[in-house]
Amino acid sequence: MTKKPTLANVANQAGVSIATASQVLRGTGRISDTTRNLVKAAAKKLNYVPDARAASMRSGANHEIGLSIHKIANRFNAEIISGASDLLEDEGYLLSVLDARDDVVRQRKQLEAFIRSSRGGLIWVPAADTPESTFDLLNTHGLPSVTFLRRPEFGELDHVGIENAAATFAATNHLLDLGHTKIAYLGGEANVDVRSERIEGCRKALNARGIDDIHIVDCQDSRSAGIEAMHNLMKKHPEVTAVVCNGDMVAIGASLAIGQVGMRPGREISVVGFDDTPDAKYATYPLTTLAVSPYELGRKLARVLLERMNEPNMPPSTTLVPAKLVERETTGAPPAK
Amino acid sequence: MTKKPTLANVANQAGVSIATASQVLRGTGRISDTTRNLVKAAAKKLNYVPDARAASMRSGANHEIGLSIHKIANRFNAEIISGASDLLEDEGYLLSVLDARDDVVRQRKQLEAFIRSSRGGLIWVPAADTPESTFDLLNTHGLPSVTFLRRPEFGELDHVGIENAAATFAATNHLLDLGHTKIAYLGGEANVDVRSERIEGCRKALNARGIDDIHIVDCQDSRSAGIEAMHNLMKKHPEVTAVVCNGDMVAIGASLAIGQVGMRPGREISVVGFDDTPDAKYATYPLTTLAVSPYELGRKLARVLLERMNEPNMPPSTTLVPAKLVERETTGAPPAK
DNA sequence: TAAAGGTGATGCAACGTTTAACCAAAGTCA
DNA sequence: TGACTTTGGTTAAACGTTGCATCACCTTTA
Repeated sequence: MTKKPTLANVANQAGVSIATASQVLRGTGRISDTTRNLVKAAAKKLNYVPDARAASMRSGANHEIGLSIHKIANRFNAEIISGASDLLEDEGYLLSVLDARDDVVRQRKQLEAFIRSSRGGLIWVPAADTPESTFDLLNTHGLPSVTFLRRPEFGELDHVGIENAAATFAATNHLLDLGHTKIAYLGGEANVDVRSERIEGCRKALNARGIDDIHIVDCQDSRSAGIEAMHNLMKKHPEVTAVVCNGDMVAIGASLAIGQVGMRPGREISVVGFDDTPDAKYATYPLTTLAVSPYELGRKLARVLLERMNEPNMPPSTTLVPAKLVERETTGAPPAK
Repeated sequence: MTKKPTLANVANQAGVSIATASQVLRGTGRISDTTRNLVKAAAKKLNYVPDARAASMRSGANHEIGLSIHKIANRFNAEIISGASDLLEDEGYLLSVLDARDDVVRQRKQLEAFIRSSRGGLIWVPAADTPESTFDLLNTHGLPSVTFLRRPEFGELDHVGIENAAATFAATNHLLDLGHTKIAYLGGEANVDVRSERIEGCRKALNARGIDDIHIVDCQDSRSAGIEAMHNLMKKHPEVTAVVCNGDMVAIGASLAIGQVGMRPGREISVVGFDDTPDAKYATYPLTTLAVSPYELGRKLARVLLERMNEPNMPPSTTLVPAKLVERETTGAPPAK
């Protein structure tokens, strides 16, 4: 529990000026081998670690990147974080993560904290119903930032997302090809555009076959919420034979609910998930789902942010990564009438 | 993309000195109502956010707390983080999270980054085989820190953990009471003392009944690793009728493996997990497991850290929270011989 | 009327870096 | 020899806060 050693201490110990010590440690300027060694030895001896706050204030650069995400306890999101973190680390940055738990005011506080500490850049997924003022905040302070998954409603920010509509379009066609006509969309919250895009994909596929009927059910992204929502759906709309879900957890929950009433997913009722989390494969009923590589998504995110940091005045870009259908056991032909 | 507004700008706008602006915004000193309002208006108008780096350098306090954990994609850990984060937030702190992915050198870098930015405090679970030098680092820089889950091998740090031995002792007794005698321990890595303590608990229970035979199998904390390890175990030691697992994921994997060879967990072979993650309840075979409240664990962690920050010279403390057995369907009497 | 006390605001140094500007000494070259 | 470059290093000014010491002014009181 000593006091933190400072650059002045190192310089003192080595018998040189502070500036010289700084140059040695940063590898800049012209320094003779002898003094270089002197300083390095002193630094090691004192266990010197530079103060990032001071360095970043003076230099104007900050090698810490902030990330605020709506949910941390989720394999998919965790993989995204790993991908982004790995790439950023290679470039000498550090990614620190905040769990917004889909709470607008919590996230607002988090973003303010990032601004206060002048993070080098920001990666975030806007919580549902994020007000315009939050986007303004970011613009006012000129912090390079990239959103992902949920497209920002206001402001001009870089964005990385998933080809949502194309994915659910494919999934719905798969169901139509199998012979389903009564299809429901399960999960997600109103006003989240990821979900709107996905529903749009379903609609487009249905319309192309002359169907314009689709039931939409809100529910949270968890297994238990999925179970409950599916039970309700089966009670109120027994005619539905296939559901497209907003996420794997909901889909797994829905499958379980189907099982609980003595039917089997993929036989009486088909289920499609989204994300292909590791859970999907090992669920009680192995899940047909839309797979995207979260790790690669994370890396892309990091790359977009770094570009933005290098080139603050580029026009905002939008990058979409594809999702592809992987068929497992929860989809099949509907029962013959 | 403007330039970040500074306190000087606010003072200027309000027509007062920098010192006055600072006092108003921090609520210190004696200020007349008129100037107070003037300054506040100016701050709001400019969208002013103070620079935490400068503030923290000058004041010596830092309201950002760092957390480094071996795995983020895990409901149990995520709940711990939520608990700690909530309590710290109430006290005006912010918790930023780093995923160490159980890599000693990655974690070392992360801790150094925390030191560089002089975080107000540190919560971390040491990666397996953390060398003494890492603990030294923390001591040299006098950063208040608390470890959890894995007890530090060196150094004198506060610690919050689980009553591991008592928990597995109870679980093993449960299995013994059901009539099992050939018991294996599945999961975890050597040199992680959480695991050693848990194995010790099993041993103690076995020894008390005159048994000193227990198979120990290493494997990572994931479903797929659990599946593989269990298949191997059944092949090499078909006499085993019960396994105690190092975590729920391994236990769920083990249950699946048992199912895959045509047996049923809780009938031919019993399985006990650890943690009681939400998955445990909804697994294909609802899991008997040892439950601890991760959210409460997180809160306790935060409290311990705050105490340490207030009272840097207290002797290091150790706090243990209990785990209790919840019986579901994966345990039962062994098949009659 | 002079000393004392209260109020509200300000000036200045400091926190630990980085970096541009500068400089002394030594080497190079015509 | 004198001018010019190179080498190796130092000085000092920032970066945006905070908090101590100070001060001008006004009111009270002996």
